[in-house]
Amino acid sequence: MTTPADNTFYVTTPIYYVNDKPHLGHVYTTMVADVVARYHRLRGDDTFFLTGVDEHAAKVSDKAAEYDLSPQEWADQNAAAFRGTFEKLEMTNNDFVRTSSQRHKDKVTEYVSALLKSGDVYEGEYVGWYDAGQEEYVPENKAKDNDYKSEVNGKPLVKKTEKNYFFKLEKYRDDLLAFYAERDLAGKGYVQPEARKNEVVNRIKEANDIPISRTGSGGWGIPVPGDEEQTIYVWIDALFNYLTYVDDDERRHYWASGATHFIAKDILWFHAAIWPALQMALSKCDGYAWVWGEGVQQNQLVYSHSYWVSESGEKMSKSLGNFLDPAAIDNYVEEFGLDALRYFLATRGPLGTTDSAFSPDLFVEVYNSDLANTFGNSCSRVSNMIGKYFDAKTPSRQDAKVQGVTFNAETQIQSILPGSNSAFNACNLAGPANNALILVREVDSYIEKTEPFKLAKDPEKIDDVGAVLGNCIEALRIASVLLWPFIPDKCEAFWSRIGCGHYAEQLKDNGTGDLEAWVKWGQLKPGTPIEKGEALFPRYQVEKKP
RNA sequence: GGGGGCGUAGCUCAGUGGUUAGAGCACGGGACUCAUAAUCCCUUGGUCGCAGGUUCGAAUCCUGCCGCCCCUACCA
Repeated sequence: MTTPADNTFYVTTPIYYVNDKPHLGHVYTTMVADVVARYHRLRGDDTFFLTGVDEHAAKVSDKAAEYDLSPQEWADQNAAAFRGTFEKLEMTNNDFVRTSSQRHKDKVTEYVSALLKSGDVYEGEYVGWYDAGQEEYVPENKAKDNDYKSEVNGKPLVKKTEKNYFFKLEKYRDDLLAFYAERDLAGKGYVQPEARKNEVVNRIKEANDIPISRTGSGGWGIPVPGDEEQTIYVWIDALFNYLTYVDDDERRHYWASGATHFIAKDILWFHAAIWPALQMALSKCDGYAWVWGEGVQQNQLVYSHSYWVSESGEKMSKSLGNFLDPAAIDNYVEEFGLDALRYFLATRGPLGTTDSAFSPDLFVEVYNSDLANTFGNSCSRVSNMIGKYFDAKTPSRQDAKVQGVTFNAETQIQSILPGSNSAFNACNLAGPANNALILVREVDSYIEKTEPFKLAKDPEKIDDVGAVLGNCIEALRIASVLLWPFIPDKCEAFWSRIGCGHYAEQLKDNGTGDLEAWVKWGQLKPGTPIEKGEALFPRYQVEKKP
């Protein structure tokens, strides 16, 4: 597990379909990317985090027509909704993709022109089952399931032939398989988690050329260069967003470092096969060799997470009415705070190959045990004792061993950091968060063993009390640094209370921190004022059910 | 139909060939009072979906079955 050698980090989310309303699925992927982006900024990496919306599809212009709006007006409205949601959730994306932007359209046109010239995109014929009523093609299996009749109006489907532009995916089978093998050999699979890879590899072996243009988009979309009748298929248009928004002199180094693409499992094929093949093809065109450079080949990866499902295990969907919509998400933020939502989603979410149930009970349980009772409470009790016994100033600390008890946290920290680093590189978020909590639990355990609140009653032992509390506040400071990617607002509040406001100052506006220096033992200077303040995470009282 | 994945304590999950399978939460007992009725210590709890096989040894590898899920050319 290597990090980009040049300390540059580029992370993306899919661009979200603009006809949708932002829901838990969108929020989850974006939040995961945000936690990872924040971690990289914290450790000082030059980080670029990209999210946005996909606007080009015939259904977008159809929907716009329903509301008597132009496609652009409709897209503007919904793009604003996504942007607003992400801003409210304090996502730290460095830019926001809109595929209807001139920048994107110009670049995609350039890329496709180059591909046309190279011969990897050619004119061909697409044959498929066409539903005239719906004006769309029906996949073979679906057509068969419905006895080759329209699912909607029951009329027979028509075998229709259409002129389309095709991408020579088949030609790249071997290159893709070789690429996968190389990455496996290097110990950093292109597709993660590992379990997702096999299905892709098998499918690549049988991959055929794919149509990358459509007709009948009603002028909404990016025309195929030199053939205004045809529109570039939205998926191809969309994939290129990862490139179009960093294809300039200031940002190209992000691309070169190899992107980390967070996606949900349903869109794996596009990212795992079509996307790298497009990059390979484009890199053979004049002036585009950098698109498939060494850093890209070594570090670009696709992380495919699973779904949030309802408590009973069903897929969340509008039709089932178990959908966590923007209002429901707002309610959680209102009740528990944004950090609580971030923490829960990041540490209990479906990052692996299994779906996770979104359970309100579990949410409360995790909030109370991890955030209120552990981190929040420990901060309170330590700063309270410092306030009581040391006039709210950091006591000076002499020794790790007080009253015959050795404080383990100091040595633990040295082992936690490398573990957390490799966990983040493997896109494991639960591990690093838990590591920080282990540190906090160690503080609580240490307090029980040394009983500073008892020692404080004997004036002769005040130095020992100082040593104990000095150890505690220092360990909590380090824990808060480790927790910042997950619960940034509360950590920043804590920092301002313990004289570490400069951390927040440095990280503000997507600035970078210095993780390694900040987690070194002994940064808090004796005499620094400590403020107890309100509870960081007030315990949530569960109503007792009869 | 084809391809792939998942199934570990009541709950959420670690654990991919090697000593008596782990953590957090929940439950039970005890301690403490600095703290958000918070904390700490100890205990309880699993035929690792089921059945075979490979191996000195399997939750871990192979086969079959059961359950759930993903993909299989146009809604990211």
